[in-house]
Amino acid sequence: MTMNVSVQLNSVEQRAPSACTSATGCPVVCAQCRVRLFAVCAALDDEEIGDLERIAEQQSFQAKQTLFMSGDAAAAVYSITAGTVRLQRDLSDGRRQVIGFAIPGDFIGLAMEDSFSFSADTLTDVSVCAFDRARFTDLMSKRPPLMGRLHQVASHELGFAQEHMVILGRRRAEERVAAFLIRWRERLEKVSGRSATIQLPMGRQDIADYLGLTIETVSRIFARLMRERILLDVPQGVRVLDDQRLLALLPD
Amino acid sequence: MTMNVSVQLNSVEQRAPSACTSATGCPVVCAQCRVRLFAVCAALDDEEIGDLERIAEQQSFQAKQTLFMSGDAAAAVYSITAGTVRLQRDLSDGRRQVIGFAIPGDFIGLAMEDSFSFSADTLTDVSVCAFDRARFTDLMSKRPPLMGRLHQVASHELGFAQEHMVILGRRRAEERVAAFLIRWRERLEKVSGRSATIQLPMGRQDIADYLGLTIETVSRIFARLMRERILLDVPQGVRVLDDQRLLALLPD
DNA sequence: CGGGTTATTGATGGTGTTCAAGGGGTGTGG
DNA sequence: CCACACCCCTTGAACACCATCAATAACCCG
Repeated sequence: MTMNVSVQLNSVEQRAPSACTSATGCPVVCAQCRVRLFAVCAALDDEEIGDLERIAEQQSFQAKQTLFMSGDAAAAVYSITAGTVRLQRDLSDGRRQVIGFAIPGDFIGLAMEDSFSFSADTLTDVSVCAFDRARFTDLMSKRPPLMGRLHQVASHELGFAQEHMVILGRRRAEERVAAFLIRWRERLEKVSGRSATIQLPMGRQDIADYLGLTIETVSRIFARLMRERILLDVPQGVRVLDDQRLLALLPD
Repeated sequence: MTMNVSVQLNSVEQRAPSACTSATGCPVVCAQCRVRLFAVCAALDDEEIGDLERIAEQQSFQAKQTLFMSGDAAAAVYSITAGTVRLQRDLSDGRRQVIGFAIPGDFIGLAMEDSFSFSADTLTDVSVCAFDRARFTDLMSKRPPLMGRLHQVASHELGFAQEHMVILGRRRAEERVAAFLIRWRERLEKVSGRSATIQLPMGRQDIADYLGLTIETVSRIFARLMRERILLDVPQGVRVLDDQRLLALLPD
């Protein structure tokens, strides 16, 4: 793991002479944000963006850090600008369900009461826009378009969650892995554009806990897909060799 | 099945002399609606309710009818005022995932694009407030509190969906059934108040498809819970004999 | 090179599925 | 009123998929 506190891929270029070099707490310049066009801030006018900018705080995290734990008071909500965050719920006996992986453009804190019902950990170095929750809620009520946009995002997430229920409830192991790869690739495309190789910042265990399987089952299925020349093992991910057969694994 | 087109438990008492006796298309009087206090209309002021009322249309359905099918153009959204609706996604090979059961106060059409991604069928006789989607969307943008309320509902649904992911992904069969009973009871309480007996308008197959199990497994687990005097079989549902042991089945 | 973590692969086993048969309720028609 | 069909549910037996257990391999930094 690299040890420099790199503010990689951030939405902020230090314009003010008072450069902020700490890992957290930098001011935000939305105009230059790379997720501006598809994050929660999309489709907001300059005035609204200005309001958001004023309560936003740029924060950076290294890989394998914790944004918050289940049960923590929900003091802030987050818009991811770089990296991947794993959201999970833990049962008391050690079982774990990964609720999702948040990537640039994603918003964390939609389904939140006063405290978080899941934990969030970084899989890679991560940059976020953090918003004080009280102020964000306040702004939402004053700025209907922001509310509207957030509702859009929440509705989309709900649909995504429902599709995942089908995967968890009614699909076999191989279908789950195929569905994961296809859906993950679709999401990456929105951030980085189409690519034959699928970056996988999460480990096998994370995929297993996301799909309701064991790490061994996931590993075996990856191995089979590679043996059958559907996938090719590449560093930090997989390359899709045969799109047709990958999609064919997933009846709908 | 009773054959009279009964407008049972509706939010509308016919005040106007022009009584509407058809099964669908009656005007709406929200002031007398029994779900007024917890449905999407909750926490709206009289003016907003008036707006809603104007675009609402009371509709009634008998049991085992279809509100809409997956793929249908999403012409309307619905607020349930009586009865139970089953939401499901069907795979091409016959597998089925029940996404949820909608009861009075619930809103259908949150996670919707231009077409529905799931089907909705009535399990009992059902009454709904139907809203033309275009008009509803329009009203939402004009009435921020309505938008806010809808976002509240969507957020809550998202949290509920995430919890269901844990159930589907990481819980054993008995835990799933226990979780279903506990969560279903909680929801019924908000409508009808606390009761030792849990009404179950859905069949075993529906529960199985909701929990990602087979009907046989669900049946066996119900049988076991009754043999162990945790549940008692009653018509149209179950009675909880031992709350403690039911809750103890569900580690968290 | 060495220690720890993560992934792979094989052997065995269990939970839940599948297949099969029968029970119980309800509505219908003789 | 009973016979019958139909649907849903229940129960038993065999099986399959995936989990578990175990050992080894690959990897990554130290």
